[in-house]
Amino acid sequence: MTDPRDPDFPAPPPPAPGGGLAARAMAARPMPYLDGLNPAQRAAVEALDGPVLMLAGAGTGKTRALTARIAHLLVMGKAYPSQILAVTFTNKAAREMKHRIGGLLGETVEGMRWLGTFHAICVKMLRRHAELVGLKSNFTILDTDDQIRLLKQVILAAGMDEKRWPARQLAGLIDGWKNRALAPAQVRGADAAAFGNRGSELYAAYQERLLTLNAVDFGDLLLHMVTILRDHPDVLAEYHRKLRYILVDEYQDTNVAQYLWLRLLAQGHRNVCCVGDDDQSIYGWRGAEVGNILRFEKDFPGAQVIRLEQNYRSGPHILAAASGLISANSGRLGKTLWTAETEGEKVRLIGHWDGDEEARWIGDEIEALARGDRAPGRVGLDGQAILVRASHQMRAFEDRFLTIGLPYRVIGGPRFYERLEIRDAMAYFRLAVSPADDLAFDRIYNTPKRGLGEKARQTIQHIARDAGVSLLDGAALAVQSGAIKGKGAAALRLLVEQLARWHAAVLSGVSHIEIAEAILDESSYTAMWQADPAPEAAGRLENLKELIKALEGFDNLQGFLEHVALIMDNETETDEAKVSIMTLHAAKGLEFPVVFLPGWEDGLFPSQRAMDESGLRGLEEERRLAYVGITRAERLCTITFAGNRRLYGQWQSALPSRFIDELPEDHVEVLTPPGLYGGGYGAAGMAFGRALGNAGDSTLETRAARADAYNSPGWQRMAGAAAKATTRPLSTPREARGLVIDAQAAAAFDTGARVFHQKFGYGTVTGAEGDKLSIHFDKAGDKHVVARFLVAAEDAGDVSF
DNA sequence: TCGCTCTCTGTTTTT
DNA sequence: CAGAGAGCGA
Repeated sequence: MTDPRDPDFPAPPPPAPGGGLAARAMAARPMPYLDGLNPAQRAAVEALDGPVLMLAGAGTGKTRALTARIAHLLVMGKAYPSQILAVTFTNKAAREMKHRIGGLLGETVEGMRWLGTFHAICVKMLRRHAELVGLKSNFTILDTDDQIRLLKQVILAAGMDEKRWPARQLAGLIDGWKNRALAPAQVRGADAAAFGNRGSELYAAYQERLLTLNAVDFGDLLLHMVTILRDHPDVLAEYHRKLRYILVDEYQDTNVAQYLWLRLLAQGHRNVCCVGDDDQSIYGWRGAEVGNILRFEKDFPGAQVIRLEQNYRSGPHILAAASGLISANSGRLGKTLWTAETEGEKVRLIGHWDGDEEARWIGDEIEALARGDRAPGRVGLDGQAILVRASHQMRAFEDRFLTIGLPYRVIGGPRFYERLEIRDAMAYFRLAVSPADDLAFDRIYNTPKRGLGEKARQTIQHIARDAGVSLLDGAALAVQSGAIKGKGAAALRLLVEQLARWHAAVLSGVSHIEIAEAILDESSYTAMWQADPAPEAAGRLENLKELIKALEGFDNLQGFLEHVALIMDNETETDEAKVSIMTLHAAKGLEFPVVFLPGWEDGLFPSQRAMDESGLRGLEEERRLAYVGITRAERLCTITFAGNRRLYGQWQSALPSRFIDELPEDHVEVLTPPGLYGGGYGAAGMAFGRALGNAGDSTLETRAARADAYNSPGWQRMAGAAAKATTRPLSTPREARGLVIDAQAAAAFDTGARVFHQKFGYGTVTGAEGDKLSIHFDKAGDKHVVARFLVAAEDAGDVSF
């Protein structure tokens, strides 16, 4: 690290502050990036020295200010590119930043080698100091899948039943501890009691295994670096000297480990600029601490706090609706977003009978907007997005859009590098690069099928452990010694030989693309999928081709594997205009002219589970999520809810989200669908009062019902409970009410009665079973329907369906 | 060892 | 309901 030619720190010593170089730089270089900045943005760009907290509301030009600030640092001669540490959470954000700095300066900035995600930067650092935590610098990075497999082994080795003690749960605990920068010995209190009192013991065993494998998981990247910086002042001092300016994006999302890491690095020169928005903190459930941003001023006394409050994205009603909603949260740093825009659409609100109808209506609206038949004017499919709370909500839209032929794209679905075939192929590549990668060997030794089962696996493992060698070497020994016999032995011998050959090829510098192709071909992996008659096999072969194509962007397999371990995004090819469907979480940082926010029902959004597990804190995070959703919209935002939804195969009814009541009325336009609010639908119908426009009279009942929902156990448990309700006393008021309504409703119809159903139309009652009625519908045929969803046919007239 | 059937369990997700 | 994983029979 002291080598002046160190590629990580290529710059000559820093320029004299304020002196000749800076002056010359200023004279010589224009600062076009300052043009058009508003006063707050400009202040944020120019306050280069000392701690700065930039509170940047949604759509206030945060990225612009951040990138301009970096450009300014460079132009002012404050630092060379290599002396700026700029941290983001996602690779996408890092890429965008790099790209935009280049744009501002009119040249590509090559030297910014400390611009990247927390994880990518930590990898780079950790490779330099790996030995300080007992690793070698070529350690491998395990993804979640590897992590789970390893934990399973650890649990098994501890003599625990992996069924009762699922590895996933332990992974969650360990991740949580690592997020909080806790080493096994520091796990205390309730945490220590977790996992049958053996949580920290297993955590320790897992860490042990990781070191033996020369591997780290994602959490370790931060944890190890915090340990190193904390325990080795010389290393820390080096970074203090070299990294003169620190910038952090999305500061509200940092967890404790990231916070400690930053604080250690920043405490030298205190030139740290954190950018964030406490109102957009939506990752508390995975360890983010809003507290980090809330106490910035305490951590860095004398910090300048700069608020970016002018919003350039959304129309005035959208902004006002979002602001009104978020004002229900407590403990905010407080910002007042405003916009120069005066014209714009109100936020639209509409309720639907069920999830299918919601999907149908949104599909129609999207088409209408694409035709130009709606208020803000024509908006193409690319400009429209549906943001859902939970991914299972996507299904209704996909089904609907497939039937009407509306092109859509799901963002954040199964990622390319997480696919089975890609992971298999990657395991082969990993073994070719590092023959001692036991996890990779474990994955592919019998893929494609080589006639090696559990028994062979154990044999290899024992031999390897006894000899103290890798699984691959153990396999070689097993074949030699005849410990594995029969057709499996021949196949295993071949595999061992092949891997040796591929490894030699890697070492001798054969083109990595050739090697990769040879591996997939000679291992018969490709052949395996070619022979597979399953419909998805073709797609998998396509993916493998794409994998090979992706290799072209790299110099060698090592570089590629390194990249993939940290970068799990899939840039989807996009030529055709499509509607985007994604979760609210995935939408953070994006914007669309038109946004649909479906599923605003209590229990779904806000999520019952978030409230059960985290109480008021959980509710507030849900509210921030709602805020993020609304503020994604530029011109039109539509919120919808459904009275009934199918969840795990069962119909559930729900109340409209409490967030709906929190929207300021003046900025909301209620679209009342014909016929839905005739009343008499029980719980769902009652709470639609607000949407009907008769606010006030229903609020008491609505509030009481909400209180039930808030206090009741989790909604999925309730699904089960409702199913068993006939044999068990009713426990929750909500559950009881639903059944009472059903029972009353069922009793209200006699056999032969004419009824009307929102979806199936007119029909005749043919029988009753408990709370359900058998109906012969004139058009839809025979169905079993919960009585509450029916209206007597003669009443249907008033309701104008 | 393979493949079928049964049982269970279902937010949000980046790296 | 639907996907994953375990368990059992061939």
